[in-house]
Amino acid sequence: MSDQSFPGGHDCRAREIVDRVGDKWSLYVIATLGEETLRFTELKRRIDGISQRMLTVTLRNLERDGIIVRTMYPVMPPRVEYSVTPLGCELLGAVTALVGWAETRVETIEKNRAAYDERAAEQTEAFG
Amino acid sequence: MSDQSFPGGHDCRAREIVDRVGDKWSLYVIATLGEETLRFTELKRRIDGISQRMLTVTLRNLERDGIIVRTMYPVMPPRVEYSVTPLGCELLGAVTALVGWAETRVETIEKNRAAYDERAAEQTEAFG
DNA sequence: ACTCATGGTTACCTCCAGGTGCCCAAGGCA
DNA sequence: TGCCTTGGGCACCTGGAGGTAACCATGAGT
Repeated sequence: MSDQSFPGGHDCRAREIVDRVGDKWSLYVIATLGEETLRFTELKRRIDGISQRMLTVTLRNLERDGIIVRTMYPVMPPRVEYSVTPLGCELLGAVTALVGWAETRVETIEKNRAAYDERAAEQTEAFG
Repeated sequence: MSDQSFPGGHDCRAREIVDRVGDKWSLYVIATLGEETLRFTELKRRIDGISQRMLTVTLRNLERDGIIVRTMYPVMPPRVEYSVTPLGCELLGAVTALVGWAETRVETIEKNRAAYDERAAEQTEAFG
């Protein structure tokens, strides 16, 4: 798998970026930090539903990729700030385009799903 | 969660599209069908490593969303053709932009990861 | 002495995406 | 009679993503 070529001559390593963006919380973290630099607790407060652990894990992964940067001030209590790097800002831009398209089509897709489910139910009813 | 607003006023339902694209095989299926209409077995042959079940599952989901279309010919042995819809073509376009960006940055990200891991190893060595 | 806040870490558990393998219909063909 | 084909369905299993909760150091406030 690791050297599988993407159809059209694309590199499958690019899938890693889609995976990173596609996990449960990265998109929220990137988008939230894209607006302003924030501390850990404030970030947690803004992203409704995220657990402390998942925020830590997500931040670590994004930091490892160089998408966000972590700044620690050696004071007590600890003060840690997170912000997007230029690389992360680029990613945010690319993702925003995808999300923007998705928003314009989300209703179409939901109608498609409903229609599909209805057809499936009819099939089951007729032959089930 | 279902009514969580996306930072910046975005709708979290858009996450569903990212999830669809972010799963393991959808991207390959869309990209492969984006090149030409294909039958089930030929599609399976082109996407290296996919299992029969996962191809079926992925195709069903994409069909349900209206991203691909399934055409069945009632002959024996069965003949079924899959192709992308205009909606799927749009999605492919949006995703291609993201993948394109990812490809130009994949080496940067890998260097970032290596540097991060090295720093982490030094920390462990010094204090572990 | 006790409590609170920050920014975590760790152990533990659950759930499901994804993988494997067997079964199926129906006709052709030897 | 038995085996090949296509396009699946179904049962079962595992690994890992993600959730829960407890613990931690340190200093400041009272």
